[in-house]
Amino acid sequence: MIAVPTISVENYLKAIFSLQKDGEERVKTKAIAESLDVSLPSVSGMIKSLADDGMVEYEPYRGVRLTKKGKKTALRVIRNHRLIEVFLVQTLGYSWDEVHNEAERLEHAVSDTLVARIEAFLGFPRFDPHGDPIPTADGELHRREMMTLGDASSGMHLKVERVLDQTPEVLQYLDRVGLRPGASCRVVEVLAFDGQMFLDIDGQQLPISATLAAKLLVTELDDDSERDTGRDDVQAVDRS
Amino acid sequence: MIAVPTISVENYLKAIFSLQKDGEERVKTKAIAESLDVSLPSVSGMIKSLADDGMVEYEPYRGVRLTKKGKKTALRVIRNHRLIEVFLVQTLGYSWDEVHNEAERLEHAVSDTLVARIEAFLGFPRFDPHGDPIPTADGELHRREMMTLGDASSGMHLKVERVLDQTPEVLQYLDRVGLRPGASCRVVEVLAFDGQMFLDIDGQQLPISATLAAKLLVTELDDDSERDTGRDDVQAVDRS
DNA sequence: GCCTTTTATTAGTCTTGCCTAAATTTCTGA
DNA sequence: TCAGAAATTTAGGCAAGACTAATAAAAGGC
Repeated sequence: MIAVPTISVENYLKAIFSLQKDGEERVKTKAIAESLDVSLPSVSGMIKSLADDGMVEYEPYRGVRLTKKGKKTALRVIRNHRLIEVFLVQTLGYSWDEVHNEAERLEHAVSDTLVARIEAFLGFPRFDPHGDPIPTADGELHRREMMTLGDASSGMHLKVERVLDQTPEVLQYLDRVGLRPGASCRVVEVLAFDGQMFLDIDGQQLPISATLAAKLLVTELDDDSERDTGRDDVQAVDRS
Repeated sequence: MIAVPTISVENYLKAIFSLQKDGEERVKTKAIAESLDVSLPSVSGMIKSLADDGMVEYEPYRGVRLTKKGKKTALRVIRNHRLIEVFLVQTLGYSWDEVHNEAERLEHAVSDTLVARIEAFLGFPRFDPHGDPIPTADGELHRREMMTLGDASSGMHLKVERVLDQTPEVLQYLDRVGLRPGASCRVVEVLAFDGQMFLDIDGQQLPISATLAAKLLVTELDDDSERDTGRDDVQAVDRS
């Protein structure tokens, strides 16, 4: 009897994976509960069963860490999610603010075979519509160090690489003002007391709150030349 | 709180729908149990909860009948299933014996919006790869009267319209001998004592058991002319 | 028409995954 | 250091959907 992970289990593993911070060893129960909008006891209970299945290492009151097996499962689900998002945008004409919920359900229903065929059909994209990297079939996730827009300072010439937010309102706004992965901009000014920023994007002046700036990952461009950063396979959403 | 049907509920409704025979008023508990490979008490229990939800009319010991609401839900799931099958074959290059299990999981995970977009993307197909008709978004299922191959007699010139079997072995065999929806053949001989048939298909002589013949739905062709039966939108699987 | 077989239901249990309330451990700040 | 706050776990329930065993109803054979 090979036990296939349930939808619930897959969602817990996915949440734990994305809640891992670079510096921190373990993920807290509370963070998982908030991320999945379930109660703390629900998380405690699930953690125990994940530990029994060898998906996480768990020391009571100290948080959890994914095992190799748990990480592999989490990455499979994330891979499914991101490839489905690319498919929906690229093939079926979804806009990038519509795909998250759809992918959230489909990611648990697709077979490895189907995802591999979708991946080939799409030409092996490396990033999803939000700029998130797509794990490979054997669980490799290529991550690059990037700063947030909030960390940038006046005068910097930047390229938007990734958006760390899936809410339709935020995505629609970013799309409207042109801050999609692949877009470039320049920091005109940063207000020291509240982090409010002013960008120049395609000649337009644009105010950006510190909150929003924290959700945009960017890289610095050399002077005015647009360096190739290997992001040309990201297809911007065209809804003109 | 709007309650979305669970996967289990959707599968029960789908099973009940497909078990309805033309003549018979109600579907038997036993038939549902066998179809879904669950125990009889499981069916009894689920039937009660379906009746509470207004999905079926139920009189103990007499079987069930779908209500309008139940039928609508069943047709939505069947529509999802069949459009997904066409998509997998047409767009991703699946063969018709591979699609059933994949569609069986996806049918519960797709939104109405997604299915509508897939339908448009495929050019509004009317039949799935097995020749099964695809219900419309508003729950219309266009069904035509057809005979089974087993009911045909010697000399008849026939067109294969639909295959009532989803097992890979059967489908692979039918594909190999060319008995796909859209194919035409002639009945050479029928053995009275066991129903064994001999077909002429593209000049080849082919024996077909009565069991297999019962699974093929056919229409009669006038003489040697291939009449248009509106089935030209069925795309045969090409795996040469 | 009765008796056996088949079909269906009821009764009671199990597992999963959620909940609230209560108890416990850890953290934090004076 | 130690009290209160915050985080976590334990205890105990609930609902869905499956199961087996036992009971009841319907159908078929003589």
